Amino acid sequence: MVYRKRELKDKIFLIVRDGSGIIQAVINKSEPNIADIVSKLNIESSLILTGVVKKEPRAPGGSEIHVKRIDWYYVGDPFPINEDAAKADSEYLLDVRHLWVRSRRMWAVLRIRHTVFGAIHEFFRSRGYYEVQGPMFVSAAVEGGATLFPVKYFDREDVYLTQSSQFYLEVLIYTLEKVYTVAPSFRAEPSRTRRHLTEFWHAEAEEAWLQFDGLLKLLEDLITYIVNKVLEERQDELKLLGRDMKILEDVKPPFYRVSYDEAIEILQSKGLKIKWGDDIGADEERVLTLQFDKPVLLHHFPEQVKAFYHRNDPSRPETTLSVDVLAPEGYGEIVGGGERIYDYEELLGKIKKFGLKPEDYDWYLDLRRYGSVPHAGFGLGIDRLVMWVCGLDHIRDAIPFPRDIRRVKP
RNA sequence: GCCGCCGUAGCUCAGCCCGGUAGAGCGGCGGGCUGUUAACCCGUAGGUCCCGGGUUCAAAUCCCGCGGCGGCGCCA
Repeated sequence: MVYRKRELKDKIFLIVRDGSGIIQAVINKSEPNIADIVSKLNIESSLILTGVVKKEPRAPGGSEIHVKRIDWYYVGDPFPINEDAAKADSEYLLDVRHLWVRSRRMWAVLRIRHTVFGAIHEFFRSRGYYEVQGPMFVSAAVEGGATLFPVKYFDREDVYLTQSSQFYLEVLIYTLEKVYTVAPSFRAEPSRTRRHLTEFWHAEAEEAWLQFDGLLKLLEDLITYIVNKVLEERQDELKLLGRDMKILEDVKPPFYRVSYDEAIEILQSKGLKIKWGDDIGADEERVLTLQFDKPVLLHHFPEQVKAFYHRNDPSRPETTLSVDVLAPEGYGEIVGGGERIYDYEELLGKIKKFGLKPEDYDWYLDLRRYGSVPHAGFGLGIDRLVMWVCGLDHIRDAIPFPRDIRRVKP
């Protein structure tokens, strides 16, 4: 594909790209049969060319192709995206996302995203987790709060798109013990923020017998593994995105471990109006994570700010064995997880305490009724992780075809 | 649901306060140019000023509606 064309009196410089990157090609106008074709090509027109590669310090990248033959070409209309639009990071780029993915920037992000997805699978499989798949059509909410997308499912009206595979993973620990999944989740919250999508990629894991300290360790290892893999394989892409590599290189265990209590103290000392029992919102997260240069494991949230299935800490029952991983530099929450309630009576009590109907959770309660083991798990927002690793301003640029409150095209 | 901002050329935007003949850069087209690096220089075409209503002798400009964007809440 033609990336840039610069036509001079007796030469044409054509910067061409393929999936691997870009290189400059030179066409001499003393060969009119070639030059006449190249002269017609617009940005993003395509061609197959043959020539001799030579070292050339004057060329961008240090070498260039002296074109001897054009074997095939296709003249496209003038490409509708220019440098102004790209620089402005405009809404227009989302309208023409099917063309914008050709940009150097999206090229780099998508290659890093590929590495992140691969690293997740490698990590879990190397540690003996089984990959499983939950359904996308579901009949009840995982948690009370989040909103579900209703689906027209034949003549039924109680079917929705899943917002998490967690409950299904909890089912499968009794078969496979250690399970994970990489799947989309859907949230019908009318969120208009730089870190929300209505359809996002969710890496979730559940593990029998896993306890709180083990969970924290697991999260550190997983995130460290992913970041290292990206640093190993995607130096050029990170550089192209202008990412500060130092911050990624410093990602290694142990992460900062901050209890909810300590977080409240830090925030109060920074002058924020917050008291024990309040949820830690996006503004608070930002203040908090700007204090740290590594991911933060924020743990022991009060019972009332976390979903009903979180297990209360027996030594301090007003808090839960819960953890959020906050990405540094103000990026905020990328993981939510914790120990789950394994005791039948305790879970039933919590469901009632939260004003939920036990009959909506019949099979989930069965998991405790018919033999139960302590277990823990978490959900990782992969798009958010990619956003942080790449240093992007908006989650929409971390995924090729973002879905948000209004956008379902392209 | 709440708060703020914006709708003008293919794209990025100025003009709007203070109403009076529609502007620039990029892109397109034509020409020029000593190997260009987001090339550069000259010329040229290109407009339902989002749409609907109102005020006015007169509206891109003021008012109302409409649409879009950003942020918060919620969460990954």
